[in-house]
Amino acid sequence: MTGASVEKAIQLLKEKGYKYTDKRQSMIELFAQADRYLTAKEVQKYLKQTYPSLSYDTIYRNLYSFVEMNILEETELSGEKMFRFSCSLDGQHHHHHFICTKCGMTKNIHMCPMDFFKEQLDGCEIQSHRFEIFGTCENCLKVS
Amino acid sequence: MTGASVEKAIQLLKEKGYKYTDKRQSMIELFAQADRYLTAKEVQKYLKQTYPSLSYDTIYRNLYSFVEMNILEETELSGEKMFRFSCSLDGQHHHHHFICTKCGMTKNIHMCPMDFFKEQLDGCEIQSHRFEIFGTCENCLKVS
DNA sequence: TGAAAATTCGTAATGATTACGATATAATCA
DNA sequence: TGATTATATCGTAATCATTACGAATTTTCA
Repeated sequence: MTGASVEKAIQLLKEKGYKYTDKRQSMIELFAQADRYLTAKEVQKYLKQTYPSLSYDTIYRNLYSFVEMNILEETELSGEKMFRFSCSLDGQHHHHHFICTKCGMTKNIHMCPMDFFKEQLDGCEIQSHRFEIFGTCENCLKVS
Repeated sequence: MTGASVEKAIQLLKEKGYKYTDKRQSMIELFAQADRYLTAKEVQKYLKQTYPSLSYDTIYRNLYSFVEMNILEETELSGEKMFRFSCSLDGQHHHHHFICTKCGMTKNIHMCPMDFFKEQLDGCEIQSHRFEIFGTCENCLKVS
């Protein structure tokens, strides 16, 4: 994830009138560096080193704010919400992910299935779609 | 959902050595009749009329057993697990769903995006995929 | 610097899911 | 049918992610 993406995220934050706090800065940097899906728990684990008293209230509030302003994208895996740096900040166009269930690493899928069958859903109002492939990535396959 | 599907589910149950209890029967019938995604809570709401003391332990244990033996399929929506009668019991081939976020109704999507890009994931071991479209169905659009 | 608004902390509440010992039930077979 | 055994269920408590909220703190900007 490029430094430019971090800049763009911070810019978004300020544009929308959010305050630029040290916790938010650290969270953005963490996600930019990790470049994979993280749980709220992982976020707090990483950041409690710097901020021993970091509250879950702060973490969740900021995670959801970030999703709102398109800095993060969200998914759900076995009952847990997970977040990753939004690919769109990196200038990438809409796409989907292969997600490694061991380490959270993602690969881009260069195709959106929605293009193929909107006509199958006449009469319904489409709100969103979810397309994800789960498995084990090369690295984790080597290790196990 | 056809009566034949219920028969097939019961057959599966017995084949795999599970006991055929009145709670399991009721759960299977409920899902066959509902023909849409239900939460554990909805299951207990419907069945507590017949079994006032039905335990969540029983509900979850059976839901997961049913998924295991392919009687139900599972998804997750805003932090809640949801289950529906497996389409494969109805003799349908692999497909995906449009899911109404208001009532849980589903429509089949006649196309599996997995066919298109397995080659994009050389080196990874694919375990599963999730492809779902969320929105509001015709009926719920009328009501709102 | 000072005031206003937003943010964070500390902690408790919520709600879905899981766990477990005691009891009940279904399946099997003599 | 009755006894036996493994499985299922009940009742209830524990767990865990997420949410909530009043008090204290921090950022922003004039």
